[in-house]
Amino acid sequence: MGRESHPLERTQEPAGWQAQKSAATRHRIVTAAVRCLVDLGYAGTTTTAIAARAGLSRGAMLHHFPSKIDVVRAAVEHLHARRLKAFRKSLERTAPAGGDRVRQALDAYWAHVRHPMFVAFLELAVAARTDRELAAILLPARADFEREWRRTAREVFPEWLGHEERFELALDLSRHVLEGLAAGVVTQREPARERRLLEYLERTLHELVG
Amino acid sequence: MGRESHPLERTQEPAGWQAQKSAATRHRIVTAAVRCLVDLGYAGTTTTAIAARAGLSRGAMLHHFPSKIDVVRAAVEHLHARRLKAFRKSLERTAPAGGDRVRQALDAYWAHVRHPMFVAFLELAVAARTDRELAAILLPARADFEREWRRTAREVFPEWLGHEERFELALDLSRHVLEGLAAGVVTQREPARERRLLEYLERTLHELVG
DNA sequence: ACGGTTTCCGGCAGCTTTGACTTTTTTGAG
DNA sequence: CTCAAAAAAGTCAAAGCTGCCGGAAACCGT
Repeated sequence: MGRESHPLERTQEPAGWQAQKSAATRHRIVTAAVRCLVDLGYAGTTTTAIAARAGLSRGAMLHHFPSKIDVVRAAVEHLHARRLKAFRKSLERTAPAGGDRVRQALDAYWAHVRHPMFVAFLELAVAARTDRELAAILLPARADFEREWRRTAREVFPEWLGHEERFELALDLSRHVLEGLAAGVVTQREPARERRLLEYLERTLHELVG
Repeated sequence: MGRESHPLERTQEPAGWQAQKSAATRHRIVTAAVRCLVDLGYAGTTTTAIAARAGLSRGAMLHHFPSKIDVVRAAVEHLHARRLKAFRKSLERTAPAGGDRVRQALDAYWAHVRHPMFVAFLELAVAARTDRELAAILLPARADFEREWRRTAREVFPEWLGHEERFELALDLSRHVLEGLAAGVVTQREPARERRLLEYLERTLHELVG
């Protein structure tokens, strides 16, 4: 490849091409796994399907991740990291505007739970109920997300610091309504009713503030 | 067979012991399938596992249900029929007392979503997202349940007939909060927070009534 | 340019599940 | 009692998934 003739240009690269390529491949595999969860469900997320979506042979994949559970573990961590980052970003983007922060936070989480990543998380959460190994991986990641989520919420709404109980209540209420709505476990997409419920939730939260 | 020689006398009886036994066996298989859903998840609900829980050989089971999907179909119908019946019964039992009907209805549905049957339903609902055949079976059953559920709610709260919009809102809010809480997709069993949210929901519903 | 390492590929054995088959036991009518 | 049908059980091949191995190709330091 003739890489050695340009010794200075690698200052940015993380320890040479090989390691970089390896990291890129691992990333391809992990994102492919998440896509599998969304498209095929946890049961349909086989090593074959993941490798195919990653554009790799199965053998190559098992070189980077010796076992299927290793891929799942990496996917869970990647998923939660991205989930948290995406939520934070969308929240920080709207918060400093100084407008209706309740509405903005609500919209941010509403957008979040409608993202494919949340679908992937749902698949994992349901599968983990009857899969101890997966549960052992998912529970810590979930606890982290929960903690960080609350911390972020407290940062955005510092004025609720004195009303701990009402704040918790507002958080729980919002999460269950939004996530239940997004999960679509109940209703099958009736925009009118969705809107009505979301608007009501917003009003209720405003009342809880006052 | 030979049943055609007595066309009139078998109106009540299930056509002799054989047919009765057959029906009992089918029932054993169906309930075993539901138990499998709860214990092993949809992916783990194999014909082998069902047959084992039903105390039958796999061959015998495939005599009653030629294919796995037939068992699933029967299980879905059985599950929704029982789900609806159980909810109606618990609701009717408390309604005529004349006490706090909101509280009673809330308790009834809260008990309902904590029943193993709801877990089985969750497994089916999630699996149906990526399984067209299952979705084709589950969607009609779900629509039926939804319709009947609302009809029953209207019967119990006739005074809300004039406030259609607020009534729908109250129903949607209750369902998402209770089902979200029961699904445990979010929080992992914190009784204190659960109680707080439930009590708040009750107060909110009372406000919606007035 | 060369040897060792890393990455990638194809194939293999073992296991599970499914659906179809054949055989045995039970049941009910003549 | 005999016999045909239903119920139950056991057997089988095909398909899919997992994990592992040997070998090919690309890469890096020397």
